[in-house]
Order: sequence, then structure tokens, then C-alpha cells
Amino acid sequence: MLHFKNGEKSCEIANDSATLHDVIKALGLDGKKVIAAKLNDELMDLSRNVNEGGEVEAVTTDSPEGLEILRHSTAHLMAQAIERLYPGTHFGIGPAIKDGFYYDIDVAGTITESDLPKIEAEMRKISGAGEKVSREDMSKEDALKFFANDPYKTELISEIDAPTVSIYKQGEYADLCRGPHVPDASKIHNFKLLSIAGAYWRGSEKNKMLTRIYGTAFATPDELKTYTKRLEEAKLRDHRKLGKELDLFSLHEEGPGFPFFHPKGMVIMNTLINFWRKEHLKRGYLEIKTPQILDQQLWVRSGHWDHYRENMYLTEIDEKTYAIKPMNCPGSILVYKTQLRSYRELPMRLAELGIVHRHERTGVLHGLMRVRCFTQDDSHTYIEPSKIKEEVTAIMELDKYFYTKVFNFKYTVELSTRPEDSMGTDEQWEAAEAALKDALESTNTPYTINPGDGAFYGPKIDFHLEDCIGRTWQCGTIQLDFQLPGRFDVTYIGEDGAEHTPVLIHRVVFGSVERFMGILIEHYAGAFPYWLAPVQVEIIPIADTHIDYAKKLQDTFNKCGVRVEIDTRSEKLGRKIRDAQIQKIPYMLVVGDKEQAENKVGVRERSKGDLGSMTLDEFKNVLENEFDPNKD
RNA sequence: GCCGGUGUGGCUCAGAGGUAGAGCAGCGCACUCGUAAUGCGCAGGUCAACAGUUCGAAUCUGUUCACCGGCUCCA
Repeated sequence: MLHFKNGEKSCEIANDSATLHDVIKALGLDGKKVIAAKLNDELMDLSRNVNEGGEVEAVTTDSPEGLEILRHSTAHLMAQAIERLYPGTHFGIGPAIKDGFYYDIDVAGTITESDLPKIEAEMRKISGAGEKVSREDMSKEDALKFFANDPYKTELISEIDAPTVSIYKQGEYADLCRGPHVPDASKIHNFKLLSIAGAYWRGSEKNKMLTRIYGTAFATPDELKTYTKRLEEAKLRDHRKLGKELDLFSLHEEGPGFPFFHPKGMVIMNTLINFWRKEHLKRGYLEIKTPQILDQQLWVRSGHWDHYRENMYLTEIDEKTYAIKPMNCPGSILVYKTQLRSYRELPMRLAELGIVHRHERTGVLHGLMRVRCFTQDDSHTYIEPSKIKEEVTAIMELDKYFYTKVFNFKYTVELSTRPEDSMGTDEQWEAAEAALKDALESTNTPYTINPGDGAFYGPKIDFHLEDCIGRTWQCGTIQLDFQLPGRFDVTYIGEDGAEHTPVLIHRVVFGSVERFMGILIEHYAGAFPYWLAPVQVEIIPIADTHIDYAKKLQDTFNKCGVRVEIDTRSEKLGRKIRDAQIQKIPYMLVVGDKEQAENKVGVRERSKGDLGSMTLDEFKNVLENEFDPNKD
């Protein structure tokens, strides 16, 4: 006799061939949305036979766990449909992921996006037929025999560290899988195949490239609809599309990965940079500028030649090899070393808006997010080892102010540890990693560890901002460096009169100013807050007779530092408003006979609409109250 | 770099072996207008580049380049 309970409810089952589903029913937990169960906190199929009692929970598609199972089962459903339509296809892995699932397949010939509806239709057929899903445990030997014709499954099975593996079958389709899965395919309704892409087997470039099909599934049709709408919304926010429409920047075949910034894009970039300068001056940073092209020998000494050469552009001057800088650190060090430094000068924070060039492989370029030339809002801080925690904490505060207070971003923090290709001793790395951990923990900053992802010269803290599609972008980073100071004989004279080696902290806040702009474009969907908007106020004369008055207004506002434009086209009012609206200009000033006579302006705000007539002073006051971190 | 897709006027896109089309934008003319598109007219393209097949190629084939979706890599 086995005892089961769920909160207040309980039941006893004598039959030793009872399934978890029987238990769920006996406990009165059954329902349409129930697709799996938990027995003593372990996720299981409903069809599992029970051989121990305990706490039972029904898992529905409403829970994150249930949704994951649903998606994983949808991946299997897709695989079954593909096997029917493309016999002889071999299957790799097909997991549930953040917003859906994928399956990597090795198919003879090619599948293109236009084939997806066909596969979807087949999936609906199987789901409609309510194909049952069953689990079977097998010894590894049997499983290897069973999947003898399947090279990928064979590889996976032989790496599993257990005597038995489980196989899931639905109709003619069988797959190696840990499970659990939905009890039958009829549970799967609200799914959609999304896209197709190549993906290396097991994520390694050395392996064969398989075809990956992405899809998603949800518990309800509404959730699926909401999700596909979100994808459409994300497309509308695409910074490449908005960059073109708002005339911010352009990309050309003549310079792949080298963006061209237009006047309006430069307004945004310069406003960001002004803000950045102001905040850094406040915090004791000193700004420097170092050359684009430097002698190869410098890069040999810095270690970049050994660890970063494939990303560097080279050139020759007077028969000597020079490199176009991919990083700003060696230049900063040369500046530091122009004088003998005292501990009294430390921490010395040498900031640089350094333009760096890095050779990125063709396939990775992406608008402003991934380019070959970008501006790092860099700083190299030379510091006594005992002050690391204090300085790192101050940088984290600066980051927090930028990201959350000024731009309203959510972000997550990662600690990246020693990579395979790196310089330095174990002790140095341990000390550096411990220092960063200490700073994170003493400020109660939640973080995850990203093993092996540090820079070649030291571990780092990375800040990842989340964009509108839920993609994350690395922006800020704080990197500790115990290597370069030694390599370059960087020193300071300590209180004791002796020479010491400082620690070097590399850090950026925006990361790449270009990328940060791209993220902002998507974040704001092109509707930049007042302080960043390229055109802040559009003056709209109703008829040609009002242009003179409009010009007088423009003059007045220009003198107050407001960015103003006039729409002098001989178009109707509605048209001019529409165009200003599409350009997402924060304020429109409609001026006609009435305004001209009363020396007023008709104010329209891009999202609130018509705010009525105001005197100039009243409107100036409205502008004064706009958020502008560059004002104070 | 790898897999798949795409490349037609400034922009968005149609055309698919017989020599290029629309809407928007631009320019001109008329209208002088009150809160999201006024009307008429004009001009604008060696159909990404190069090679090939063909009597004839934007259209078929190949190569290259760029872009898009991913993979790998990354700020």
C-alpha cells in the first residue's frame, strides 16, 4: 500500500501497476492542462508506474516547468513530422530554450523557411491523431543497437554516465531522451515554427554543421499570439531600420562593419559623450588620447601579438610593421610612464574615448551592435593593490547610475574567470578573482560566474543590458590586470620610498559607444527622451505667412540651446504633424494667425498630443522640466 | 569563417528568357491650409559586381561582394 499526498489531500493506492496519472486522479488533481507530475519533487511522466509513495504535484502547462516540457515535446513532434517528410534524416539534440525550442537535424538535401508550413501541417496531423507518447528504459548496449544507424544518438549514448538510458516513442518515431514528456501529442496545439539556421554539432566549429529549426509553443493560443506580436514589435524597433528612417547612420558596402554617422546620429553620440565626460570629471578621471597606429613591438610586449593577433589590422610605415590599435591599454601605459609616479597620485584614472579597430569575421557583423571599428569609453586606472575593492565598488556605482538612473535599463552581472589562453600565474589569477568576488559580495550584487571567459590578462566583471527582444548585450566591464604593469615595468613610489607595481583596472561603461547607441535606439524604439533627441522641437507654420514668426521663434530657442527645426514646406498642417510624429520629435509647435497675434505657440507633445496654446515662457518652462542629466 | 536565404531607382516592393514597373521620397506648378498623408505634372535604374549559356539575360549557370536569420566568436 502506497501513500500519496498533496497538501491537505491524500490517497492510498494498492495496485502496484498504478501510474502517476492514477494517483493524480485519485487526489482529484487531474485536468486538461496537466501534462506531467512531480513525485517527491522529481519531474516524471504521467504514465510512470509508481513504486514509492510521497508528495505528489500535478504539473500543468501554466508553470515554467510544464511549459518547458510542452516545448520539449513539441520538438519531438517536429522531429517526427520531419522524419515522415524527409526519411533518413538524422537527429542531433532538440532541447527547450528560453522562448521555445529547436532541433538540430542532419537532413539529406536542404530545408528552407518555405518548407516550415509543410512541416507544421504534418505536426498538426500527428497531434490531431493524438499519438501516444511512451517511455522505455534500455541498457546502454541495447540503446546503442537500437540507434545503430544514428551517428549523433550513438555519440550521445556512449557519453552518458549511467547503465540505462530512456527512449521516448510516439508512433513510428523514437528518440533518446531524459524526458519527461506530455502523455500524448494531442496536448500540443499552440505552436509555430519560426526560423531555420545552421548550427555546429555540439557547438564546435570543428564539427559538421547541422540544420537547426527554431520553433515555439505555448499553453494557450493567446500566449502564442502575444509572443509572435512581440517578435513583430521587436522588428519595428530594429536599430538598423530605425537608423535609416531617422537618418542617424548608414552602412555601406565600401566599409563593411564601419558605420557612417549622420548629423542626427552625431547629436545623439555627442550628447552621450558630453554626459560621459561630465560624470567622469566629477569622479576624478583624467582624459587622454593616444594614437591609432603603434609599433608592432609595443603589441608584442603587451601580449596582444600572442593572444590577439588574428583580430588586429596591420600596416607598414617605412618598412616597419605597425598595428592599428585594437585596445587602448598600451597607449595609456605609455602616458603613465612619462613621469615617475607617487602613491599620492594614485588611483590615477586615465580615461580615453579610444577608437579601436578589430577584425571581426564577416558573418558576425550586425548593424551597430557588432562592428569592426568602435569607440570604447575606456579608462585605465592605476592603483595600489590594497585599494582594489574600493575602486571596483566605485565603478559599480557609476555603472548603476548610468544604466538604471539615466537610461532605465535592467542589467545582470557576470564574473568571468581565467580562460585557457591566458598570461600569469595561478596565484595572481586567484588573487584577482578573489578581489572581484569580494567587491561583488560586499555590495550585495547578485552575479553569476562565467568560467573561462575572462580576458587573457585578467578576470572581469561584465554588465549585460537587456534589450526589447530579451537579448542581452555586454556593455560595461571591469577587468583586473596584474600582467601588463609588470610587462611594461609600470611602477609608483610608495610611502616607504620604494618602487612598487600598481594594479591596472581596465573598465568601460557604455562598452562601445556605437553599440550603446544601437541598444538605445531599440530601447526607446527611436523615440529618444528629450535630452537625447536629435531634433527636440519642430516648429510648424500653418501657412507661408507664418514662416517669419517661426524663424523668430527658432532664433529664440537656438539661443537657449534647444535643437529646433522648421517645416517650411507648403504642406497642410496634418501632413507636417504626421511627418514630425514619424520622426518621433518630442515637441511640435504649431504657429498660425492666432499664435502670431498673441505671441504664443501651439504645443503638441509626441505622445500626449495637443497641449494647447502657451506663451514662450510657459513653453520654456515645460522644456526646463524635461529630464536632462547634462544640465546639472 | 560555417549553414541557409536575399540583393530591381533615395526608401518599400512588384516583375522571372524578348530588352523595366508601382507607391512613397525628390523637383516643378497650383492650393495657403488649425493637429497623423492636397492635387496635377516631371525627372530618376548599365536590375550588387564579374564571367558564362543563349540570336537575346534583371530573369538560367558559376564566382565574388554585401546584407538578413542563426552557429562559432565578441565591446
